[in-house]
Amino acid sequence: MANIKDIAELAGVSIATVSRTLREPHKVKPATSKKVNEAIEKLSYKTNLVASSLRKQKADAVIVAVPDLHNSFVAGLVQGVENVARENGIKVMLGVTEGKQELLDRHYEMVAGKQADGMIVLDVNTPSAIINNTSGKPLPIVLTCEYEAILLCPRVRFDNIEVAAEAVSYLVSLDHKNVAYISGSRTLRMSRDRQSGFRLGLRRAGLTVNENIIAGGDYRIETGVEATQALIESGEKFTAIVCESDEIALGAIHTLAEAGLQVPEDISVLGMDNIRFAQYGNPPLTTIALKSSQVGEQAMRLLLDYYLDAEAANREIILPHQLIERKSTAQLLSGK
Amino acid sequence: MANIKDIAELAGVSIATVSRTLREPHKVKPATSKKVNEAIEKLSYKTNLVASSLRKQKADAVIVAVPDLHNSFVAGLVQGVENVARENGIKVMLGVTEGKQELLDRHYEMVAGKQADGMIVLDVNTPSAIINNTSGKPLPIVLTCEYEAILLCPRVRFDNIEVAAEAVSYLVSLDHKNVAYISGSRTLRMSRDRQSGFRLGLRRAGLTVNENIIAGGDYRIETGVEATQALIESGEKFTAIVCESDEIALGAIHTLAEAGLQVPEDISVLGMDNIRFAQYGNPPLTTIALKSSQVGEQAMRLLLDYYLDAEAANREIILPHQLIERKSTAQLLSGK
DNA sequence: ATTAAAAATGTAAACGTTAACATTTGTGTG
DNA sequence: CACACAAATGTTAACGTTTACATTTTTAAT
Repeated sequence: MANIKDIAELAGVSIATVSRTLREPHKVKPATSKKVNEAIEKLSYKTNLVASSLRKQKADAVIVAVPDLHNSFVAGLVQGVENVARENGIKVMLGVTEGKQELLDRHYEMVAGKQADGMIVLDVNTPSAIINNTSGKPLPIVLTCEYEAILLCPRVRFDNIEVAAEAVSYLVSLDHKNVAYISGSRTLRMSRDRQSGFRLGLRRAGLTVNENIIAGGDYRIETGVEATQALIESGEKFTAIVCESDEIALGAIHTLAEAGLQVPEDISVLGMDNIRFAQYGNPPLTTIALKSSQVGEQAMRLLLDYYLDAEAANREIILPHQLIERKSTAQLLSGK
Repeated sequence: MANIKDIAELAGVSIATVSRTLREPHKVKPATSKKVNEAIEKLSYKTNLVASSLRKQKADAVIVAVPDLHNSFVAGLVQGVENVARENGIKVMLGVTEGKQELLDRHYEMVAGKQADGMIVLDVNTPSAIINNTSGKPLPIVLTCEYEAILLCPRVRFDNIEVAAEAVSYLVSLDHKNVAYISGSRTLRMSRDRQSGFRLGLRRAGLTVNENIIAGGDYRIETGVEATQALIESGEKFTAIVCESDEIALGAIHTLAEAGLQVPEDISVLGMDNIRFAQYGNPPLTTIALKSSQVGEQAMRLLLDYYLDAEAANREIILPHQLIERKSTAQLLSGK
């Protein structure tokens, strides 16, 4: 593989000139530029980015740490990061954590090891580096969705309390009074906030909370299936279900159908996320749209800000959400 | 940030000993090892991976190039690559191509630039580097799903012809004689092969092909919706639809339901991929399982083989597929 | 033609490792 | 207690860039 020295030799110039031709073309005479480019072409030279990184002390790469890619919310976020990264000539490395602290920390070593300039995290855990950070300066890490207020670092998330409260408020506007809830992973701050929002929404409407119709597990469709099963078996009365994800909601609808319950005639189901499948559900799913790609995009922008001014980037961005009415929710028939 | 020199100084040894303590611990006396590790701990030293890469001429990273991440087949493949990569201490970089040749080639520069040791591709296009490769030696690139027989490079894919032929054969066994087909992107070799398989399956059963009930576009659910609409409007007779992806199938079922057609009573629908949502469809989707994570895993293994013996890795792996019977297909009622 | 300033190019150090090779220290044997 | 040999450690040259600084060439003004 040809290196910069080979090009310099063939073009009859110094390596500095070759480097300049590539990085600061305006500083080199057109005639020289031409010679150099011909040599580059001839030897099909490609800059060794590793050497470049080492010298520049900058990798032009970020790592995005996520528990897995099966979830389309997660995939969307990664895609969002990639979009903005690419626009800015930055490469994206993928770090799968499986929800394990150890793997998350291992991924951070890439930024400690200068292989990446920063990290974007969507995970249950918080990198130890942030927790042990005594420098007083924020690290180049952006936390998404999950957050602890005390943490010194840029973050982007949704207003989870309001998201769930609005879900309830919408169902209440359809006269529902007995609203069940299926949460995602309760270990997540995000999930706890949504539960708070759920209770808040109920109280805002002057309704009491029936703890027996609050179920949950994680965000997968299987959870929707199992939790709904449990809900039905509980014998408690409920006419609507708020689900913390569309996957859960889809699982719920599936199980209700198997139990001979009609959605939305018998039970209204409301999801969150607005995944691509939501609108093609049977029935099409009413949901609160949470664009995960936007989270990724904003997180990446925040990281870009960080390089310009670490302090200025140390802030929280709260993204908008939006209720999308489809066919899985309906006015409660009187008498129910 | 502390470097190896700082550690050497603090521990009172040479930098070589520090490096050895990290890479070849058995070669250093326990007492020395202890001193070094204490120094590392104290200064919270982390190896600069960029410098390490430069010196070793190895990045311990691969890049996986895909059109996007919205598709769960694609996400599964990436996840598969990551699994095997992580087991082997290799990092994964993400390259989104948007189906553009230029972006694909740009991503290849990472391996040309030594920032990645190899590339795994799932895309419409083939990297120019492979096409222009006159070296006679295969490059560290693994092509997945798409393939051209002439190409000199490792590849992993499904037996697409057989996949579609079996889909047809299964429907024929349920007495269907008028089978429609909704393809994905016809620009893909994979899609063309599946179409061939579809025709082959029909001919094997002694049936003729009705070109008027072959539709398609891409692999998204929207295609299923639109193509099914067109199929219905065509007025042609068909009692079953073979879809090139589960997303298409889900879209088809959705549209059939809207048109008042029952699945599977009126029309049988068969998908491909076996995505997570398939079994929770309404009705649960009969499909041919194509595990994309396996494709990713095998592709990564092939790349690992490449480093051991480039020639030996230059082969094609064909992964198994499996028909999964659920509720979206049924015996054709006599008289239809 | 001379000269000052600007433009273009060159020289060489630095980025932080790894590993080949050289040297020192330790161990066991006759 | 030499001696051979093994084990442990040290020295130093890469790896391929970028960039501060030094030097040369060009340009324009007198």
